[in-house]
Amino acid sequence: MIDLVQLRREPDVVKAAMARRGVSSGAMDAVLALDLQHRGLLQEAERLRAEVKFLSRLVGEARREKDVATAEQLAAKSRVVGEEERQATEATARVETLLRAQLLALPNVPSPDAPDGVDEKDNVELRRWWVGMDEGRAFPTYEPFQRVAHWDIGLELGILDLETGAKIAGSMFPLFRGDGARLLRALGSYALDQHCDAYEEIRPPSFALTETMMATGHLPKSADDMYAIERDGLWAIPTAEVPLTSMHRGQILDESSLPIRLTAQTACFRREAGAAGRDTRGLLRVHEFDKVELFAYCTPDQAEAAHADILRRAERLLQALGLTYRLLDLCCGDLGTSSARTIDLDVFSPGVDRWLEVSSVSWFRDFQARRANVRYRKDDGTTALVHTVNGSALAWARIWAALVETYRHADGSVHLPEVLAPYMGGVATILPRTS
RNA sequence: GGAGGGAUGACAGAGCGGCCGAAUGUACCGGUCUUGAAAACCGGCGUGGGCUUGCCCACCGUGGGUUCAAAUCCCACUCCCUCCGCCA
Repeated sequence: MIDLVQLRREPDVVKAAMARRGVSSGAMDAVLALDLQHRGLLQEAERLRAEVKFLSRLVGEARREKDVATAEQLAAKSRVVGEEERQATEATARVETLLRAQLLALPNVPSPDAPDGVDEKDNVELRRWWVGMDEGRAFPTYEPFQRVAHWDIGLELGILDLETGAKIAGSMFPLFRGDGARLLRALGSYALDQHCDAYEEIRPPSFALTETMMATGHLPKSADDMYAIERDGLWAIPTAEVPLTSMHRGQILDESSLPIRLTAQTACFRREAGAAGRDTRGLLRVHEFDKVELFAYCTPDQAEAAHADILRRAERLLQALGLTYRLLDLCCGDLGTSSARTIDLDVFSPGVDRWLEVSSVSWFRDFQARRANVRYRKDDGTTALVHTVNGSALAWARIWAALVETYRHADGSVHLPEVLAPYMGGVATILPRTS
């Protein structure tokens, strides 16, 4: 949620910034008009309520002095004022509901650093990395045997069974098996072990209440993108960001406890409504995938460093896995609802010959904290909203795809990166199944 | 799923229609005393909102209701504890 007080104070500044992400000033004018109306009604309602309280006190005093006539007279008057008060309060609540709904629908104000642009075509590539780049080696040329799509490799090696996944839960629910399943487990364990030096490991619930989804900004906007369990009022989480943001919801944190850094691996569920058809083969886009998330609650001063640390850790993992990747600075038009600034990491997957998004490292400023009401107490005793930052490190389904394609050899086997060896129980190469 | 008990400030815990944003204790902050500390004593000590910055309003698990007036009475729900049932 954006800062209403700021919008009130400097509407032109906020409108200009929001225009960069394609939000018309009309939406904000509507909010400002409702705000003005709301405050007018609120004053009236509070004035009436104060009067009721005052009269009620007098009723009590009259009763105590056994002055029944005066008490009755005052009570009657209070009844009349009370009726006015009830109507004024109802009117105030109606406007407040409208105001809040419009405010919740507004996306975050983009950071001045975020590049201009209207969609993904305008994202700015910051840099690329590949094995040997530092020694001056050119961008890799991939061999013909690496130009095989992961769904074919998966079938050939018996490590990815999309057909059976579809039989169980429908298409885009992958089923990994054998060393393929183990590889997935290895990736998650390796990453968590890398992060737990500075980030507390969390295993949160996979489902969340509506208010939890509101806190991150996934609701009300993205209801169609998520799985809902209506009977129980629950939503399947699309990312660990959801539960982690609500861990300290409604709390006032000690400044000395910040930054609070958390990491969690969870299943992530996405309906991907409207995405059927293109770009959905194999593991390119799936309804359920595992992902390790890095998250931090911090002061505004700490946010930049916290954001940079998450980005650094995601990059370090990609480098350790020896995968080619690029960094994209998302333009204002392509920014997620809640984000002020986002850097995407795309891994290059040679078999499908395309860049796959495997991480999104975002800085939300106080947008989520305002929704989730997470504050911290400063030295001078005052409170302020925290900043939240998070990023994936990493989303494993697509990493899995890029890995088996990148590390496929001429004989069809897949040689795994060294760092995974301790997690693969000695399996360094995945061979075609003979049995 | 069934029966019973509970939810009040950082914590413990009183209040059970009006003078209650809330006693008391602990913790915390400031002061007096002291060479210093402890003890003792004194003072302070929740969050948010509105505007005429001094006042007003809201919040005692959540939502509704009764009443001139609700932390207090009534209803529903949520969560926690105990017991039974079921179950990894």
